Formats: sequence, structure tokens, C-alpha cells
Amino acid sequence: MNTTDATSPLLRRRNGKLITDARALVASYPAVPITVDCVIFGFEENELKVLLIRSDLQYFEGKWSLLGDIVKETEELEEAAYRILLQRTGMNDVFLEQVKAFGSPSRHPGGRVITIAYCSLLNIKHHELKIYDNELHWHNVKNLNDMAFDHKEVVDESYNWLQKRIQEHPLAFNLLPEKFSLRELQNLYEVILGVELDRRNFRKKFFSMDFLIDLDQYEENVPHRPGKLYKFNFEKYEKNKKKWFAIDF
Amino acid sequence: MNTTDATSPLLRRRNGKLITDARALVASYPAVPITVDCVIFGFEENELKVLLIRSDLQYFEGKWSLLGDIVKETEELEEAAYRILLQRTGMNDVFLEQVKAFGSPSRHPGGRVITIAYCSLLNIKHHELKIYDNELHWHNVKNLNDMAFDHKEVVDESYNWLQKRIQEHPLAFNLLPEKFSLRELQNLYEVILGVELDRRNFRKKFFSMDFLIDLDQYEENVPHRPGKLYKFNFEKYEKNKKKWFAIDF
DNA sequence: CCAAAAGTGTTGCCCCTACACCCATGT
DNA sequence: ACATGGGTGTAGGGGCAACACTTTTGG
Repeated sequence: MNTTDATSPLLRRRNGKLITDARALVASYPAVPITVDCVIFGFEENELKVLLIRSDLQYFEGKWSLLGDIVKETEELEEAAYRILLQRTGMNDVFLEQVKAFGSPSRHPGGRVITIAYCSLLNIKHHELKIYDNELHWHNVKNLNDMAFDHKEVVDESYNWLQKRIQEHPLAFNLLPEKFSLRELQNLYEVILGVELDRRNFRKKFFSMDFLIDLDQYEENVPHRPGKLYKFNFEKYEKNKKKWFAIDF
Repeated sequence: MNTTDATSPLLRRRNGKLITDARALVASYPAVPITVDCVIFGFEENELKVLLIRSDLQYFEGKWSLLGDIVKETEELEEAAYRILLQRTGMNDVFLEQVKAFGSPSRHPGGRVITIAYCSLLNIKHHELKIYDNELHWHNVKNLNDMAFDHKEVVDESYNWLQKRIQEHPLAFNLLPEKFSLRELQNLYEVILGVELDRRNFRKKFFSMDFLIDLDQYEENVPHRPGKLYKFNFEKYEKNKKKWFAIDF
């Protein structure tokens, strides 16, 4: 089978000739608007929440949308994501990582727009929202439907991504206050993973990892015996990161 | 998106106006050419290899480049990746998965081009290359340098991605012939992960997973006792996929 | 004193690791 | 016969799961 396709500039051999005018080549390419969408997760009242606004588009009237924006011409993708976070939450020191690119030709009613989804984790309490335009607020991840664009799919993939990542890396601490009780930590894992965990085993697990700093402080204003407060030792973790290996499927 | 008005009252709808002309909105956005780059891995002579061509650009004269192409206007991203694979290898039934988007404004000398990297795994022997334009051939992953664009970074990230994935999912079988010996399987894991594994434990591990079908056939033309041949039971694996859970970092 | 959640140990099991010898084939 | 890799079993240890009672605080 001859699969040569003379119309593909990058695949076609130029009879031994190299392309000298790279700028003209790129200018000849079809171009598409690129956005970044932020899936901003928070944890509050024992629920995993995601930050959404009402869509601006009449086409999606009443539907919820992720926070996103066009990537500026001279901007790194990640830079664009940080910009969106800063504009909406006033924060620039939050966890952020790329999840996936979504590029279905029909995902935007105004024509093709490709978006790169970023996942961000932050502590709702410590980051009061600055701007409430378009009914910006937190939604329980479990109760999402009727979202604009393909944003339901984006959230679902980001949630799957998160479930996997928090088992391999200490991301979960980004969702908690600096000082937290073991109960809060366990609730977080239980809610995100959708499982129930044994309290004693959970404690043993985390204490044996030895990345929790005992603050010798206790919860206050709780209607029961107060729990001890801890913080996560990021420095120690960074030094001792294990290179894990285990074939398991 | 106007996000500068920090004094907005709670839950205010932005001027109450919805955008009616989505097409005009999208047309007003800056646009960027989008490519897909395929990191095609193969396994041969006990080496993990990646399929590369010489760059067409004079700017990168002599440097090696991934196989990539512009995403066509009505094409899914994944569809573009499959098209590239088909053009170059004649194959359309290969493993393919998105790895990451790369969008640094300066990654292409001709102006901004954003690329989505896809990772593909195939068996070199069973897929003879059809087109050798631009010196298309297989390179040992260990000996890459001086690649065009940011392709070294793309390959590195894809390789990290692969190392992680083959420990969680049976991807490795895509790199082997349908019938393989346990030694070949072990070599593959050892090379990709860069570790040495105990032969007995490796066998126990895979036999206990019970996803290998014993073909009652043996290697031929080997200068030693021939090993048994197996194939992977994809159907059984799909049915029994485990939902793994283990906090571990 | 009651409610509610904190805190704490032990046991069994399974899986992983480490390790050495004989077997089948080609030359 | 020899060289080469194929094939096999066992013992010990570590980590995970299962499991119940006492303690501390607030109301």
C-alpha cells in the first residue's frame, strides 16, 4: 500500500531540499484558537467541589462552565492557567498540573477551539474568591450535569486523574488547611476515592510514612474530644521521594 | 472575559448579557497552528527504540524529529495521530494514547505552533515501514540528542509516561510479537524500566496473574534450550481489570 | 451522664524478595 | 562434552486488612 500523502508538508520529502523559510511554512498552516480550562478542586463540608461559572454564551444559557480563557500569543500554556487562577481566586501559589488536551472539532458552537485542561487544587477556606461574576461558585463534583461545551467530560477525566494521583503523590494536602487533623485527612481520601477506610490502618499508614509533623496543638470548638493537628513535611518528602516499582495489573 | 471588577456584589450576572454570536466570538480569537507528534516506540534487539525522521527544516539541519503533522480542520486529535501512524507504518490497529500538550511560544522557529504528543507502541517486526523518506528509522531511546524542536523533551516525557504505564497496564504486549517467550517479556520490562529482575519471581508474578495463554509451542532456532511461547489474554484481562487502591508515596 | 469522635495493638495472611540447582537444546 | 539459557521451590519478612475497647471533650 502506498501511503504517501504529498499534501502533508511535514511528511513530504522535498527532493533533498530543506525548507529555508520556516516562518512562511508556519504561516501556511491552518490555525485554531487555543484555550486553557482550569478544573479547580476544593474540599469543604466533606465534599469535593469544583469552581464553576455560568456560561457567557446564549447557546449554553444556564449551563455551568469551567474557568477558561484564550492563551495569549506569547504565553506559555501553564502561564495562562496560572493567570486564570490568579484572576479568579487571587492566588498564585497553588498546585497546578496539565491533564489533557481536548480537541473535538465540534466541542465549541462557534467553531473549532482546542483546549488544554489543567487541574488545580486549593484550600477553599484560605482563598476567598475575589470576583463573583457569572455566579462563580463551588459545586459538588457528584452533582454535575448539563455543563457547557465538553466540560463534563473534562471534569470527569480530571477527577479520574486526581483519584489516581492522590494515591501516588501527596497532592491531597493542597486541599487542606496547613494544620489539619487526621480525621480531616482521612475524610478527604474517603470522599475523593469513594471508599471507606479503617481509621487505625489509615493512621498507621501515614505515621509510618513519617511525613506528618506533630504540632502539639488540638482542634478547637468541636463538640467532642479534639484531635491533634499536623502539617505535612514537604521538604522531607521531596528529599525521600521513592522511586516506586511494582508490576501490578 | 472581564475579571478586573473586584467590587462585584455576590452572584452578580455579568451585565446580564449573554453572547449570542458564538461564531463571531471564536473568529475574534487569536489562532495558532496545531500539530500532532507521534512518539512511536518499538522493541528490537533488546533495545527500546523510537521512530524518527530527519527534520525538513534547514534551521534543524541534520537533527532528528518525531513524526508529526498538522491537525486537519475537521479532524479529531486522535484521528490525526492515527493518520500519521498509518502513513508511516501502514498500521491502523496499534496502541495509541495522548501524553501531553507542548505549547511553548518559542518551540518552533517559524512562529508559535502547539503540538499534542501521542505515544504509540508497536511490534517492529510485524510492521515493516513503507516509506523511508527523510531517513525514517528506529533509534535507541538511550542515544538521543540534538533533536529538532523540543522533541527531546517530548520523548523524555513520553518515556517517563511509558515506564509508569507498563507497571499498571499490560501495554508492554503491544511491543512484542503475538507469541513471545517469558524471557522476551522480562527483557522488555528490564530494558524499559532500567532494572534487573529475578527470573523466578518474574515468572511467578505473571503466571499468578493468569493472563498468559500457554500455546504449547516452543522457540525455534535458538542456540540453547527453547523457551515456551505464550500470548496475552486481552479478553480475560478486560473482564477482570482490577480497581486498584493503595496509598503509596 | 451521655454523645461523639479520638486514640491505640495484635494477629493472620498474602505477596514480595532472595536465593541455587537441574534440564533441554545446539554446537 | 560443554555452553547457554529454560525451568523450578522454599523460607523469611513486611505490609495490609480485620477487628473492639478506652479516653477525652462538650453539652
